[in-house]
Amino acid sequence: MGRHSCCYKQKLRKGLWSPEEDEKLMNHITKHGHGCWSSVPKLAGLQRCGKSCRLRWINYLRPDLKRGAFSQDEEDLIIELHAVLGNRWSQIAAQLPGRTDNEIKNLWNSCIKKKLRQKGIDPNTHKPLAEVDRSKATPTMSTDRTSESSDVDPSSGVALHNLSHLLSETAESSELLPVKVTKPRTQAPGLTRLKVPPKELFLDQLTTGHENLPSCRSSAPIPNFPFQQLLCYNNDFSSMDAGSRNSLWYNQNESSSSTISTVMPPVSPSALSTSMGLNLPPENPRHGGTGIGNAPFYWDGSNPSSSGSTGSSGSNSMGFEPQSTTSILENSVFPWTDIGQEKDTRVHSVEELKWPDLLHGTFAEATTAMQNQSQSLYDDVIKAESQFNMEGICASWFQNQQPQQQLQAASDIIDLNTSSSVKDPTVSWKRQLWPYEWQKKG
DNA sequence: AAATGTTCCAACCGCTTCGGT
DNA sequence: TACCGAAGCGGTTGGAACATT
Repeated sequence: MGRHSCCYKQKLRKGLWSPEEDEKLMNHITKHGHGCWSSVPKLAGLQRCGKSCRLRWINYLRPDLKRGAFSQDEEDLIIELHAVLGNRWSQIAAQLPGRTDNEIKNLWNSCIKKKLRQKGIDPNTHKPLAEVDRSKATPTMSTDRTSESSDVDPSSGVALHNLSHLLSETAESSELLPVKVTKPRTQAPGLTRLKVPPKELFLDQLTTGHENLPSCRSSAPIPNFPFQQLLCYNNDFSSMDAGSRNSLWYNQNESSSSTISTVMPPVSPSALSTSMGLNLPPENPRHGGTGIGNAPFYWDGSNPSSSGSTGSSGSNSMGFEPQSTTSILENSVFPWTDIGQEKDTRVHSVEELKWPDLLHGTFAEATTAMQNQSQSLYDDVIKAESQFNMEGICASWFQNQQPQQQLQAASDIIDLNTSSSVKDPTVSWKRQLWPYEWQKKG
């Protein structure tokens, strides 16, 4: 292999994207979809290779991206997911709606790794550093791809247990393991360079039909992560209030109140990998064997069968019977009943809300109190920046899309066993309410 | 104020996987 | 089943922004 074939062509631009390029790409994809990425640059009038266009779209221009600093909940979730998934950034990103794998990878490498080390935790193995040092002194056979592999240690169950202990301990007595508080930049990244999209662009996209909305495999809604209370970093998990516990979990699908989860019994690592579509061979020393079984797992199958929106059987792919809805609710398993909305309004600062957030909050949830709140918060922004009324268009489109969205969400979950990415190319745009440009350079 | 060091992130590169033929 | 092109993924890097001296 080598360079992508299109990159051999001369006169292809590299490096940072200009606003003009972004606009061209955005306009093109909004109107025509991306189709074959290799043909996008030509059709859009860009001197870029298709691969570059794809990356730009996925990591930057995609309307459903959430920008701004990661919340603590998001960081916690990333750590938990990394403990299970290792450096499978795309799979981790799939559990954090609006975040890209690249973004998460960067966060991990630049920030989270450091924090974990400062807490005495090895970010690669999620074990205490002392323990890792000891094991290095007495090396064992390993089939890790690299010595610096960040993949999960084979004994991740033990590791998680230890990490859980450490984290809960340090949370209470941080002076024992002082954590240097990294100075935040004067403004959150992504905020300093915000540029309001040109009105022409909005108008153009507003008046463009969405029947040809582009697809993006990696941005397709991913089935909700099948674990609820996946890894209990706090030993005393039950002491957490429902809000904080569930705050890590929020629904990707706006219509999720109809989605019923299933609490699953502890399972084996092999079952885990199978169900998650991780393609982890049971003998894989990084994931299989003795590890995860040591940790208490509870499943949130996000089983569409009980949602009423599909006609599938009452048990999930693992053959477990779902708990009753009542018991689940009583156990506060649902993160997205009310908590999600509360969280949204709490977590998002005004500055952090982007067009997609704004539109979701303003138009998509038309009957909620949150809508009123968001509306009042961002009315000024809308009026000042766009100077025209988007509400009707977006609302009507959302109404058109929502039923499909629900069904798709359900079928996506069914597909959980088969793949980490959803193949239906139409899915992603069902979630995308607004073509926009969120240009950081400005 | 300038020089230097550090951090962060967008984008690139190369490999793997997927899907069509 | 093999081949090939496209897409996806994760590691790495260049450089802008920021912090420190």
